[in-house]
Amino acid sequence: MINNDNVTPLEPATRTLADKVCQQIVTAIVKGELPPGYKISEPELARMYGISRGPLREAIRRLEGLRLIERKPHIGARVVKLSVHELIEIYHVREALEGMACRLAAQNMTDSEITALKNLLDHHERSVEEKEWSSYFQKEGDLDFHYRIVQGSKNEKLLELLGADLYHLVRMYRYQFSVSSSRPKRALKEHRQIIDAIDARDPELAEMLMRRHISAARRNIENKLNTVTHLKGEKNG
Amino acid sequence: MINNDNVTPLEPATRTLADKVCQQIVTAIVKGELPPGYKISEPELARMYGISRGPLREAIRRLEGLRLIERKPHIGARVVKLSVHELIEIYHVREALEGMACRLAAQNMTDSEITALKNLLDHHERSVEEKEWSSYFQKEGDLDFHYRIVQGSKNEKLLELLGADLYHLVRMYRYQFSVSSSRPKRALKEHRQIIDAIDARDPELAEMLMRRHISAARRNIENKLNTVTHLKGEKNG
DNA sequence: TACATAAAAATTGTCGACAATGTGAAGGGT
DNA sequence: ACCCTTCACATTGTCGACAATTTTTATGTA
Repeated sequence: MINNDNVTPLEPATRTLADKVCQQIVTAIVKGELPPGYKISEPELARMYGISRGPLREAIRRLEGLRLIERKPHIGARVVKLSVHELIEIYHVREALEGMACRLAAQNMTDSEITALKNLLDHHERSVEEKEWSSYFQKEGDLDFHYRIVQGSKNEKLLELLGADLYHLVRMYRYQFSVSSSRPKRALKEHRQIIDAIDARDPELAEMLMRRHISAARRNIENKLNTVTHLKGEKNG
Repeated sequence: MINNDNVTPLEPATRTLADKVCQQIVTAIVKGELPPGYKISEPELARMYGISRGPLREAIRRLEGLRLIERKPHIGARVVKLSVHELIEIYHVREALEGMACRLAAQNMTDSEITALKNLLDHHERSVEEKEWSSYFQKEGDLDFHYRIVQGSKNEKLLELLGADLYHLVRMYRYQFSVSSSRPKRALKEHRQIIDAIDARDPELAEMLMRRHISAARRNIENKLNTVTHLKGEKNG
């Protein structure tokens, strides 16, 4: 089906303990099992995953690089705390990077990749009608589309930055806040426009549409935020 | 009363061995003391820096996140090998990220920051005439300008991605290939245009000028590359 | 000589123990 | 009661040793 987990190409068997535990912790953090702000106790985590502190500390250093945890020397590591302000920042970064990815995809994506992506959108459209929507699309399906375009850019650095560094955080936000695109039909329509521009090999248009698509999502969040803060008064976290 | 300005630089005393060695290795890699492709021997490096393998391995995991080394389980870590193709990719990423940074800087940079940046350009201009040029400007001064604009964007994520992940690689390329902007006066003029657009609080123009500035540098490299490969014939590494 | 196999050496991965630092509670002084 | 000092505890940081895996070397055969 759509389950392409080519994100991590290394087989579990050949991987090291630190690598495996690292990925497990990533998943745990993204799904909220390790809640934001949670103090990471090395003895506790080591016991929990059945390893010693050595590999665990290596994993922590890797997680620090992924910006999923923050570490202070001699004090400890905590799961990053989510703020809407940070989410807005990430959307600005995504607008820039995915805009460029879309431009490059219009130049470098193969015809078969474009066809496959169109089929994916057809599948999404059917999912809407069959009400599988909210559980799947909002959490993973949307990122599926974006991820494939980044792949289509054929730019490894873009793929690394977006795939490894940013999408984990985006997924984390969605799981925790249930961010809910809240404009699913509109989003799907915009996705179609984007793939059409790529199909037409029009880099400028493709980039512009992707940037509008992402900045619209950002403004959507900003508006919600403004409404909330207006009602509640300013709340500082 | 306690006015500790622990803004960026953590005191060496309070930092951990892995952190210190990590930064040392970053410098060593950037300056080419650890050459590209160099096989990182844990016992050797540990002896060299006078630490045991534990902290060193943590540092290696961090370096892996910075994409300055590549690691294969049970085989070892090597300093990343530089390819012009990768450099081109990085320039595409920089065009996207720094374009956005410039747009945001036009909105968020303070007047005093703008004044300071203008003074920096004046200093650069004098450096040209005094021939301090090639040693300083090409290596660090140019990045100084770009870094300040990213700071002016007031977007922490942009600062992290560019400052921590990409600029190390860019500096690495400059040290190794002596990339030499090869169009210093032109670059300085473009820098002035950019800061003027920021001063005029014109986000669209600021972004466009920054993107043109970076894509011009990229095309400059691409042309050199094409010339070389034409002369030498295609060489695969 | 060339090649496959197997032992040996070196390197990476993992673990438990010890040292250094931070945290919190108990106790004494004002 | 409040605050400061001191001491014990818990956590993080570091180290050396052992296990697992890879690379090199040595050896025998076609």
